Amino acid sequence: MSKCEQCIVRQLNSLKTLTKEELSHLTSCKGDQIIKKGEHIFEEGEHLKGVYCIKSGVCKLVKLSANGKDQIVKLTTKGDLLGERSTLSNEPANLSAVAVTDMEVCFIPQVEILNAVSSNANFTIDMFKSLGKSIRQSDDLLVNMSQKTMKARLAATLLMLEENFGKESDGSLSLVLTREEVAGIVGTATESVIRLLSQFGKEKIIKLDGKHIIILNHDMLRMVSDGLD
Amino acid sequence: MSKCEQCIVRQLNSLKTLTKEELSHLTSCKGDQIIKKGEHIFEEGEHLKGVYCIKSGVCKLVKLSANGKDQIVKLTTKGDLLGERSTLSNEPANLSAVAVTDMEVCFIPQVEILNAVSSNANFTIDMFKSLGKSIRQSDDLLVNMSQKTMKARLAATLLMLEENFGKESDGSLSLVLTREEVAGIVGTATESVIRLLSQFGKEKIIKLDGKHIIILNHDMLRMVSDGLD
DNA sequence: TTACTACAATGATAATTGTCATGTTTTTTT
DNA sequence: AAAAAAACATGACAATTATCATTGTAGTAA
Repeated sequence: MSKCEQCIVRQLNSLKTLTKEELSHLTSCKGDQIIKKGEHIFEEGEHLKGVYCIKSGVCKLVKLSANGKDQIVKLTTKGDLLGERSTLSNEPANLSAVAVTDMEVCFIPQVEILNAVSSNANFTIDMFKSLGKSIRQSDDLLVNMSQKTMKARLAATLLMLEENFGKESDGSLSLVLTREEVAGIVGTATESVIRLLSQFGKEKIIKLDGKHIIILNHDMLRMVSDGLD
Repeated sequence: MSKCEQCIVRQLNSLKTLTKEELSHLTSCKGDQIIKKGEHIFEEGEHLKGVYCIKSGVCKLVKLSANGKDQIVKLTTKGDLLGERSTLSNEPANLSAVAVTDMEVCFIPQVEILNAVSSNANFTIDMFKSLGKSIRQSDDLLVNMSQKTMKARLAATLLMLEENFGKESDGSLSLVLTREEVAGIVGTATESVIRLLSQFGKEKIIKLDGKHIIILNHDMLRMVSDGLD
């Protein structure tokens, strides 16, 4: 069982505000878990008993829409906390969390979070900031999804994937998603994603090598993302 | 200057958790404002100096998208607090707040909110719940906007307007919006809204009387909203 | 009243996107 | 390695939505 005091991941989230004493206590009550690609961490409607701190891997937060398709609302990775909202407001999960790659996570019981809130003002403030960031991101994404064409949304998604998850030495996006998953982010049919990616490929904006995508012309992709093409 | 202790609006938001002492202090430092229809309360990017508690009227929270169109992210009304996120996380406003009708609001300085957070655990918990609700609503809206057709989005919007703002004695939606504003909620062109509303009218799902809209067939509208028509 | 302005409505047309069908390639399983 | 399953790709067509142009209508100011 790894020690929280020595965990660098915590520097990336609100847990960085905890004192040495709080951290050593946390070490004794947290739980480590390995989640395999495709497995659920929790499901929409489930009552969470705490938060999950992601040590490695990528997770998608999805919601089933009325038409039966999965919408990917958010992608989270190393350092992110899952279930903050549910744990702090004591409400059931609104989204399902599914591993996109194999993951290592630490589970932190709700009572520990609530104790930290009541005894550590810095933690509370950081939680406000964290929830605030979620709201801002959701609102921004909402505007993009509402106003942009599918082509612009896809372009924005590709840029986001490179920005948030980086690229390999050959320049290809590190996070490899299926076309169906990309469609789940963009909110369109899988065929439309395939067609638009091919189109970007023909226009030399990206290079397609199987599932690997290399962004060739970032400026052009940004133009497309802003509807200026 | 009205007294917070006697204000029933505060029961509708986190201010309900404040003690008598905190309330009487709040009375002395809050500011009352009248905002005329069309006026801005604050604008995107502005640094807010506190939160606004809506005593009456309706406000739209909008964001200008890359294509130059205004997206209405949220409508708020009596009892809602504006600027919570910015005030708690000390960041600039992400959205502009514009009065849709004449409004009465109370301004509460940031320091009062931060003091309440540090001294009143109930207030903190309620703020977490309030921010949590915002996140949930944004995520739900995102799924709807991403996955639904314009027709379904418009149907959902009409149902939301009746649900959140009620109807007049003749059954028409109490909140009267221009077609352009509705388009700003749905995220489409004004002409598309006009056309779809006419279509709903021909199908006897709604009745159009100038700017007044009466929902005739709620079940059908819900079907349309779920894409089951 | 008249003129002006904002809002609403509709047609015509082009562009976008969804759906269904079909075939290929890649990956996984046996 | 063979078989099965999943993912990718493309064509054809229908449906949806955007855009531009024009006209009508209601409210407001001169």
